Amino acid sequence: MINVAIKYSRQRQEIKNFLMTRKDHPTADVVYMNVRQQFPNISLGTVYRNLTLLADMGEITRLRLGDGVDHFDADTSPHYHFICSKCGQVIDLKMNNIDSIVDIAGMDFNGEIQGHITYFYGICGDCRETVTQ
Amino acid sequence: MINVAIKYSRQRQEIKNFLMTRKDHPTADVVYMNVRQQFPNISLGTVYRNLTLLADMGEITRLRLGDGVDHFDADTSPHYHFICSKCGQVIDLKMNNIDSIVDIAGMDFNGEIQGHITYFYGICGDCRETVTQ
DNA sequence: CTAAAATCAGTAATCATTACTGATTTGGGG
DNA sequence: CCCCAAATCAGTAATGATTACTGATTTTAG
Repeated sequence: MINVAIKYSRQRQEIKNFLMTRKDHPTADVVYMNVRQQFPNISLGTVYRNLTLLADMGEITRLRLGDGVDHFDADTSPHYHFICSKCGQVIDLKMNNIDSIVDIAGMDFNGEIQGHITYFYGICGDCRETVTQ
Repeated sequence: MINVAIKYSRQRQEIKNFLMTRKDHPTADVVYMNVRQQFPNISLGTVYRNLTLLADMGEITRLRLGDGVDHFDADTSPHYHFICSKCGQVIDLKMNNIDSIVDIAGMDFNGEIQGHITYFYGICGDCRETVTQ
């Protein structure tokens, strides 16, 4: 029997639990800081390894928003993100899917387009207030 | 007089010239390899510094496609890119702009959306042929 | 032609992430 | 309930892209 056992360690549980409590798409380092409150001896390598594992299993999503650090999201439903150019915070956008652009993109292309990555940037509400005042 | 002189060194000239001859969005390392044929003593740091300078001046575009390396494009006109999940090559897509999605994204958002980044992924024509055979 | 400022080559430092290693934990079978 | 092979861990070293520093060289306005 081919048994690719996945042993769900307490550390991995806690990492996923923590991610599920957050809507701000933390980085590996933020996850590490917080999970350490439950597991003081957890290693940053363990955090990275489990984030990668969870992402590969499809239980979380890895976000690459071009700011040099990976962000992670426990909400795996398809949705879009906004990243503030000033403070760097990542916010969910409430908008419908635009998968149709994949068809548009594929019209004059000889390869196979499987999907698209889209994110938006600008100044978030908090930072705009600060600037105005 | 406030004179923020920009001295256009031969190295910077050559880096931009090289980029203009290429349509495949090279990485800093590829630029380095090639420019070294004209300037054998050029330093990788010089390549990085000038690529960043040129991008800041708007003469080239820096592409962050989530593959862990920055790509550079001398074509600064707005257009979209496809990155092959198999071989990693980056290809220009011939499609119209979809800036209208910025309006859609901003409809239920209290910040200021200034733009969007979109790229497509899948299997390029070359790799698809290889698989089929 | 001169000199201040920009730029360079070379190298060291940074930073996020991944890989390695020997010890510990997990969970299915007995 | 216990055993043990496999998975996972903590700790640490390595990697790889990019940036920062430094003293020498190049550029260009005057």
